[in-house]
Amino acid sequence: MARIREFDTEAAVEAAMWAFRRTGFEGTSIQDLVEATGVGRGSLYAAFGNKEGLYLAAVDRYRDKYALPLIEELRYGLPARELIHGILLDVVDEIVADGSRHACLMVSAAVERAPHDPEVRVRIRATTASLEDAFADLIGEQGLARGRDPRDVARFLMTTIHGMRVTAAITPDRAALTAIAEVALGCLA
Amino acid sequence: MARIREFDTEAAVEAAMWAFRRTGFEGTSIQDLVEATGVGRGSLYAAFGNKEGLYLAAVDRYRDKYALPLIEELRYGLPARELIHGILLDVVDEIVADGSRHACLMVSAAVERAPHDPEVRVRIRATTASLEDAFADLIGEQGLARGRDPRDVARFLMTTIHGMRVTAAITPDRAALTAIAEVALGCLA
DNA sequence: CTAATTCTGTAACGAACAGTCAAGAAAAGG
DNA sequence: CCTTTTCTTGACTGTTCGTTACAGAATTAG
Repeated sequence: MARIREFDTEAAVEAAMWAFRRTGFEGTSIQDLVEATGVGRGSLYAAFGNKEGLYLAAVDRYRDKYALPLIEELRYGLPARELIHGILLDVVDEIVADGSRHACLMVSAAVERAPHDPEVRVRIRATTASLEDAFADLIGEQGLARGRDPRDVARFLMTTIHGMRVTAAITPDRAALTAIAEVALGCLA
Repeated sequence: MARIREFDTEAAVEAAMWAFRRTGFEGTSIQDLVEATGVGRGSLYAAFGNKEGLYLAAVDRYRDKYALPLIEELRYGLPARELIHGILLDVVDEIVADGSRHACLMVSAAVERAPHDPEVRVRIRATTASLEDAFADLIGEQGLARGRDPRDVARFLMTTIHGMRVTAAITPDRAALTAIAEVALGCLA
């Protein structure tokens, strides 16, 4: 019935995601996004409404790509302590492999945008809550909470992961991050 | 010999500090800073050179006002476990009392500016390292490390504090933050 | 008082900002 | 073929950005 869209929406959001992660919401201009995605200004506005719309799409994509698989992994992995250990080390790997000092988009969005944008806030909150649920279920089922509320331990783990992202923005050192993960794991039974 | 400066430099930096904490580096315009400090554009540039100069002054002030006293407290407080417990709860108090969802300037600077500005990086790194030193000394002296390297435990504590700031940006809930602090404290002997 | 110096306030700079719009190009229905 | 619909392109909007320049006010030295 009409002309088909030339650019790949997914690919554009992916590119925008990296741009926002690198320079934040305020620090990324529409021109930057045009260059990063290879999509014209007009098309960008037609597809996403405005800068915030594209940002929200990027945050959603980050959730789908990184958080949801993690939740799945937590749901079916049974040796819980080893699983959580592996997840923390994976975070370290990801940070070190990436090389750039930029925090993940979740942390960046939480710090920069969540206080100002309710849409961002509700998304970050939902993703964090889902991850906490997954951690809490696993910890509760296998009695790793040492008498504490599994939800509190789950929150603690999420805080540790967030904190490691911040620490990595300052010094992305593998040994230090690994040691931090090991100490945190000591809080589990 | 010449006209004396009319505005209070300290007060101006203090005001700029709050502005930067609220809206970040990129999100705070010179006009915002003029309004926040009550100092004219020209005077601001004469005193601090440019936007980055004022930002660095704000980061320095944050360090002097919040990090240095903490380091002093760690140096002379002997019941280490209770001291650290109190410090973590103080962080919670500060976050909750503040009410605003904004992360502290250290975390904000680490996430937003440290990857792009070497001057910011070196400052945040130095402050974090000093705090780690203070924690590590205390933990080492009093054998709270449970056989681990006291430095690793200190790094872990810093990461926990950073993480709590991020968590607070999403949900500044006293009960949740307190519980997180308690779990983290479980890593000490 | 005058001269020298340094601050303050404001106007102005070019560049970059987010967002709009109209005209052309491409696809599908008839 | 032509019409209709939608996407793309690029120029353009007015505004705001960080920074500079300059005139005038305030202070001190001589």
